[in-house]
Amino acid sequence: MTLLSPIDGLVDKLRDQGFKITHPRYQVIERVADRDANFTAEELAAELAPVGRATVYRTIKLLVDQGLLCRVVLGDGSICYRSSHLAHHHHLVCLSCGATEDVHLSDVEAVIDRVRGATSYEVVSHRIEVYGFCPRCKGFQSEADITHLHLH
Amino acid sequence: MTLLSPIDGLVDKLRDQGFKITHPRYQVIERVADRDANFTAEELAAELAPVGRATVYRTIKLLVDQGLLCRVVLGDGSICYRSSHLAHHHHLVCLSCGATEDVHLSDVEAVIDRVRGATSYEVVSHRIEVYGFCPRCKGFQSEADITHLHLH
DNA sequence: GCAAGGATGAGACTCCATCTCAATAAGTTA
DNA sequence: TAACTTATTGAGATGGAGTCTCATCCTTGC
Repeated sequence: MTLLSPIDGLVDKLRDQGFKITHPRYQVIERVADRDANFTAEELAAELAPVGRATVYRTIKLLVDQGLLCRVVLGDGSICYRSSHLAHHHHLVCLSCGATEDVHLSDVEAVIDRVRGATSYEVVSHRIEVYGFCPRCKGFQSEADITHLHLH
Repeated sequence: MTLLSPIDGLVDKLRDQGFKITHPRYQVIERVADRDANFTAEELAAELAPVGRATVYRTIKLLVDQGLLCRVVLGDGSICYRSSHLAHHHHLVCLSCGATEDVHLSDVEAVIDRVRGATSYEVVSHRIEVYGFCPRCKGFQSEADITHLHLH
């Protein structure tokens, strides 16, 4: 609060874009900026209880649009968020507990470029989620959990 | 109906696994098997009107579990389905009209293998969606559409 | 055929997210 | 500092997607 925190950067960036920094908005940013685990919109709304749900959802969307948060698609298709470190990266997602980690797939760009050359689509982006079991969940998964994973 | 259609293979496969081939179930399979475009669960339920919504959803899940359909995550996070050709592949998704195409990213496996070696996770699967604009939508997208694409 | 048990379907329900709109507060200007 | 403009808020309604319940029905194996 006294010295420059990473939050200040975000706040300034938003203000520069003409967004007002209201109390509720600030609270959301504060909660989200320093967080290393992922979280759902609903969790965040519950934590910030006095702040309206609609506002939490709106602010999350704002932060995603600004690239300060990124959406993660879990194995079951549900959505959660992670604070983004802005560099392009992808996610490693635990199928059991839902934990996430960032992963840098350095060679992927080359692969995507090859798609760009081979298709009539104008390729602008991509999303990659790598699924597995985190160190703590490894060894606990049942066969059944794995059999219906056709994440083509 | 008379000669062996691709549907028969699917039906047999399901029957072998102990699933009953009921009329509603057969209708869903029929509608889904020969389709080359993607579709949402709700669309399918509407088309097969007399078949109950719950049954359509249940059957879709069954077919996904069996690897006969695959889920596609569109740019906005919504879900649709495509008939799977069983070989592992990924999707090219139009951000404008939502059209999809299969794409085979042959080198991706090597990249994922590198993740496998570098992480403490037990990697079992991955999902890749490549986003862009299809030939028909190319040139129509506004800048605004592209600016909030942070699909890390 | 018949019996057994999986499958169906109408409708209620849950969950997530967005919308509405009157009230509020941030930032700006004087 | 006060007034003003306009974006933002929040309670609650609404929408959409998917699941659940449970009595009834139908496939399948015998």
